[in-house]
Amino acid sequence: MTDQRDTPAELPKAYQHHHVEARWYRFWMERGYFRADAADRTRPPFCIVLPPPNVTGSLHLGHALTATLQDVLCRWKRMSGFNVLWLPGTDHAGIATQMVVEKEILRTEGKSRHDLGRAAFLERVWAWKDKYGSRIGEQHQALGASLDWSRERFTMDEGLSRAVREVFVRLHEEKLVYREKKLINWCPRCHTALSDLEVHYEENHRGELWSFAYPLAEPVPAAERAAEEAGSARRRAEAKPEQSAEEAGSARRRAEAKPEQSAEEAGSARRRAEAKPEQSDDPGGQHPPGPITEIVVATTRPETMLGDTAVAVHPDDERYRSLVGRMVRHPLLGRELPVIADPVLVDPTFGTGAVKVTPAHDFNDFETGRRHGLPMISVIGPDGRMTAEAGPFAGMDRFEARKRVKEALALKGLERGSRPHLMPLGRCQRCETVLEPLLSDQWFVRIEPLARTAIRAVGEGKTRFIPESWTNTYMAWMRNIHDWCISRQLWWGHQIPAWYCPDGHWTVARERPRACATCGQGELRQDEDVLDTWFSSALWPFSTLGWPEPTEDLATFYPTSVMETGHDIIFFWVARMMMMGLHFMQDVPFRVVFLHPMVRDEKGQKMSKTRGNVIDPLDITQRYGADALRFTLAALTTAQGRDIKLASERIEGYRAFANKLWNATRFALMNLAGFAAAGEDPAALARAPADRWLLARLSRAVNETVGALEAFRFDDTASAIYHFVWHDLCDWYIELSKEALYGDDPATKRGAQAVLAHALDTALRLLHPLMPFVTEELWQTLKKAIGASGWPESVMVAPYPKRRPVDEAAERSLGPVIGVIDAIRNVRGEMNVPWKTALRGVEVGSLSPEALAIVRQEQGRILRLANVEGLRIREDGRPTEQRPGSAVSVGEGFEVRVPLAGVVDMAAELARVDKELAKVQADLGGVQKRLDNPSFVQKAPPDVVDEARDRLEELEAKKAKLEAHRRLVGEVDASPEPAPATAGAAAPPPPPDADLGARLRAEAERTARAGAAETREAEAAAERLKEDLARQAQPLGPAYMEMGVVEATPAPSRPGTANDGPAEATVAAKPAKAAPRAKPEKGKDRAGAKKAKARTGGRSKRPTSSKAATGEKRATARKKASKQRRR
RNA sequence: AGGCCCGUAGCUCAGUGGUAGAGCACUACCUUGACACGGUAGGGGUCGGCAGUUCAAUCCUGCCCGGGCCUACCA
Repeated sequence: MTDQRDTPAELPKAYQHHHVEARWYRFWMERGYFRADAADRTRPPFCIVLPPPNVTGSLHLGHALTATLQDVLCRWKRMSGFNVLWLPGTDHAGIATQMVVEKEILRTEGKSRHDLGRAAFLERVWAWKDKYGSRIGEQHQALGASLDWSRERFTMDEGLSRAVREVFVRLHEEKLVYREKKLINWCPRCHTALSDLEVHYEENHRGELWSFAYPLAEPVPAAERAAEEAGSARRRAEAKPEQSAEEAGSARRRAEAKPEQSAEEAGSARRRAEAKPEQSDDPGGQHPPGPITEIVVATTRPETMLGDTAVAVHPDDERYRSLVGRMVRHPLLGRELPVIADPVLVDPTFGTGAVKVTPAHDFNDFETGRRHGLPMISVIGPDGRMTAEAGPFAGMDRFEARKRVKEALALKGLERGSRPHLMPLGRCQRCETVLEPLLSDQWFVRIEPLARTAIRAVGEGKTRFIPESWTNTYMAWMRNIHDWCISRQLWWGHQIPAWYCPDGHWTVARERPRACATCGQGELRQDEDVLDTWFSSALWPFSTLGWPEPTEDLATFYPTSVMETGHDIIFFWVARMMMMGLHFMQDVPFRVVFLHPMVRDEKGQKMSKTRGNVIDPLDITQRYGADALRFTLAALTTAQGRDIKLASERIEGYRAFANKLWNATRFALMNLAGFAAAGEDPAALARAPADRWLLARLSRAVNETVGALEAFRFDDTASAIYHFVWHDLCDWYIELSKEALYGDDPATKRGAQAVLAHALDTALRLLHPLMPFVTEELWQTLKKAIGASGWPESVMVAPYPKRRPVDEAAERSLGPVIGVIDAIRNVRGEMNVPWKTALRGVEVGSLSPEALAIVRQEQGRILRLANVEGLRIREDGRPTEQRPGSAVSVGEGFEVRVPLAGVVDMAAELARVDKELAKVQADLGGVQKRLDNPSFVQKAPPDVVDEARDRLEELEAKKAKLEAHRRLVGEVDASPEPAPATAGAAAPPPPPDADLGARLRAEAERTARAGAAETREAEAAAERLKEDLARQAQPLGPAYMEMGVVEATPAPSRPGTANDGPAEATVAAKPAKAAPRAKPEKGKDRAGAKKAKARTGGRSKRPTSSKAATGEKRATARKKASKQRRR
C-alpha cells in the first residue's frame, strides 16, 4: 500500500470506480481516521450509534440509506472538527435468526431444534452468526461507511448481555418487571408469545359472522315476558335513540386515556351503518309470541364457543332485560353459562346485541371475565389444536374444529344464519400465521411509568424528531401504551435471569442464585425463555458504550447526537430506547431523531424477499460505484420523508455526475502545469470577472450546503453541490476561463489557475461526505499536481468549508455577459444556425454603464462561448439600430441583435419574436392587472408593489423593443414582391419606406417612454430615430465599438452593403401575421419611471437570489413564453 | 374506527401568499482542443376537484375525489 497515492498524473478519460474505492477505504482504515478518541476533550463530541442490522441478514437498500445518511453526517462533522464516534454493531434478532437457522437445519438434515437440543442448537446458531455476520461489515465498507470498527458490538456480547441482565434485575427490583398469567398474542407456528407490536393486522379479512342460539336452561314463560315487554316499550319511547350506544361506547373506553372523546360519534355511526338494516331480521329483537327459549349470539370464531363461560348483553337493552341472571345451556358441552350484563363489552346495536364470552381466547372477553369473575377455559393449546377441555373436539386443529362446531350446532338446529364480515385479523409479523390469544405465564414490563418520563423529555424538547410530524406519532403511542410482554419461548436470545424452584417460586438475580429467595430450596432451574430482541436493542445507545461500567466512552459520547433510523421502528426501538435511556442514564439517549423514508423499488413496492425485489447494495456499488449510490440516496431523502422510489436512471445520472467532476479535474490538471499553490488567497490572485464570479458562486454553494446539512436536508445538500459543480464550475467557469488559461498573460492565467484549483479543492471537500471515494481520488491528485504544502493527508481529515460572505456584486456582475451569451445562443438555437456557422456582426445595445463595462471587458468570452465573429457594442446606452434581416433578443439590461440575413429566413424570426411577445404580453397583463387594482396598491406591502412596478417597467421596455423589431420583420414579411428563393443570394436593399420610418419613430417613442428611465429621453427619441435612420446608410455608427475577427469583407448584415436584407426572399411568400396590438397603456406617466434605477445588468433586486446572476432565469422565462402563447 | 401523509411537466420529486422548479425521459442540432457518463437549444404544467379567507391562493381553511402509511380488543 505504499503506492496507493501514486495517482497517475494523467487521469483516465472516464472515472472507473472499481480502481478507486477499495484502495481508499484501506487507506482510511490504516490511518485510523475512523477511530474516535474518548479521551480527547479538546474537540466537541459527535456520536451516532448505527442501528444494528440483523446479524444473519444481508444489508438491503434501506440499510444502505441509513449508512449513507449517517456517514454523511459523520464525515461532515469529522471534517468540521468534531470528535466523531460512529459505532457499528449487529443485533442477534432472536426470532428471525432462530427461524432461519431452524429452517436451514431442517432442510439439510431433516432435524428440528428439539432433535438437536438447546445447547447443540445454540452452537449452530453461533456458527451461523460467525459465518454470515461478516458480510454486513463488507457491505458497509463497500459503501464507504466511516465506522469505528474497533468498537463494534453485538447484542449478545458478554458486555451487552451483562447490561441486559442488569436492566432486567433492576427493573424487577423496582417492580417494573413482573410475571403474570395473562392473555397474550401467541403464534402457534413460532410457538412463542409476541408483543402487541409484533402483531400484523390483515386489515379487511373477509370473515363470516355466524350466528347460533344458546338455549335457555329454563324458558322464560310468556306471561313474564309480556310484562317485560310492556315495560320495554314504554322505556323505548322515552329513551333517546343514542343513549345506549353512547353508554356502550363510553364505557368501552373507560379504561383508555381519553374516555369520552368521540364515543358518541362512534356509537351513532355504528348505528347508522348497522343497526337499521339489522333490526328487521334481528332474531333477538323479534320474538315470536310465546315463551323465550333461546338467546342468539354471533361470532367470527365459532370454535371458541367451546370455551364460552357466559353470554353478555347490554344492561339497558330491553330485549334481554328478562334474561339477565338466567342461565343458558351449552349445547355441545352441557354446562350452564350465566347471562350477564356488561356495558363495556356489549354494543347493543351490533349483531343481535348478545355476545358470547370466551375469556381465555379473546382480549375483550378476558377483561369481561375478570370483571365478572368468570372461569377461563382454554380450549386451544399452544400448538393450535383443541385441548381436552374441548370435549369431543379435543386434538383437532383449530380451523378444523371451527367447521365441526358449526356442523354440530347446525345438526342441533341451532344455526341462526350468517353473513360475510370484514374484520381485522391478527397475524404473526414473522410468519403470517393467524395468531391465537392464549392465556399464558409471561414476563412483562410495567411501561406506563417509563413512558411518562419519555413523554416529558420530548415535550421539553430534549429530543427532537425530524421530520417533526413524527413527534405526534410518538406521543400518541406513548400515551396509549400497554404493558410490554418481553418473554419469548425461543432459545436464541438472552435467557431470562430468573430461576424457579420446584415449588414454583421465582428468584430474579444477576447470577445464578444458590437458593430460592422464597423457600430456600437449592434445586433451581433457570427460566427457559429468552427476552424479546428489542429488550436488548432498547439499551443500545448506552450498553454499547460500556454501561453498566462508568466508561470514558459513556462519559464522552452519551447522550449520542443523532439517532438516524427508519420510521417503521419508531415504536419498536426509538420509543423504547427513550424509556430505557432516561431510566438508566437519567438523560435522553439522543438529541435528535432523524427518521428516514422507506426505500421502495421503482414501482413503489416495498422491498421484500417474497416479492423478490430486494436489491443488494453491492450489486449497485459494483455497477455504478458507491458514490453514485450514496449521492442518489441522499438526493432522494427529502424533508417530508416520503418514501423513496429508487430508479436506476437516477443512479446513472449521478454516476455521470461523478464522471463530470472527474473530467473537470482532468481539465484542471491539464491547465495547472506550472502553477504551484503558495498559499495565497485566490481572491487576491483573481483577475478576470469570471474568477470573482466563480468565487462568489462557490461561497454561495458552501453556504447552501452547510445550511442544508445543519437542517438534515440531504436533498438540498446534494443539489447545492451538484449545481455548483456542473453548472457554475463546468458549464460556465471552465468555458469562461479557457481564454485566460490558454493565453499568455501570466497574471490572468495564474489568477484563473488559482481560482480553478481553489474551487476544485473546496468542491471536493464539500462533496466528500456524499461521495467519499471519488473526492479522495481527485483531491489526492490535485494535491499532488499543485504541490500544495500544508494540505492534510486526506480529504476526509481536511477542514470542511465554512460559511462565508458572498460577494454579491461579483456574482451579479457577470449577469450581462451570461445574458448576452444566452441570448445569442437562443437565437442560434431557435433559428437553427449550426454551431459551426460563426455569427457575424452581432450587436449589443441598451446597456447600462455597468453592463457596458463588463460586456466590453468580457467580449472575448462572448465571442468564444457563442461562436461569434465580430461583436459590436453600442456605447451610448441606446438600443441597437433597427434593421431588417436580423433577430433580436431583449434581456433585462441589454439587447442583442443578430444579423441573420442570408443565413436564415425571416419567417422563423417572426415566429420567434411573436413567441417572445406573447410571453411578455401575458406577463404584462398579469402585472398590469394587479397594479390597476387600487386594493393591491393600498394593501399589499410596499416592497411588493414596488417590485410589481419595476417588473412592469421592465416588461414594457422589453415589449416595446420587441414590437419595434417585430414590425420591422413583419414589414419585410409582408413584402408584396417575393424575391427568388435563393438563400444567401444578394438582394437589393429595401426601398426607402416613409411609412416604415414613421412606425419606427413611434416605436422608439414608446420604447423610450416605457423603458428608459428619463422622460426627457422620450422627447429626444424622435430626433435620435432620425439619426439612427440616417446612420443606417453608413457602414457603422460612431456609437459602436467593434470587436472580433475583422473580415476582409464586411459583415453580412452591415447596413448599406449588398448583403443587407436578403432575407425577404424566402419569407415574403408567407402571409404576414397581424402584429399584436399594443395594449392601450394605462397610467403612462407612472411614478415608477422616476425611481428607475440604473440597470446593473443582472437583476438589481433580491440580491440574495442565487439565480439572479445566472442565465437560468432567462432560460426559464423563455420556456414560459411559449406556454403562455398556447393559452 | 381514529390519526398522519401524499396528489405540481411523460416519469421520479423539490418548492413558494405576489414571475411555477430540478433530475431523468423527449425533440433538433453538434465528435467546439475536460467530459457523448458530453455540449447547445427547444417542446412539455388551468400545481387532483369545488367552495371560502385575502388586494392576491399551487401555497391558508373547509368539503369532496383518488392513493398510501400508522394505530386500534367490536363480537
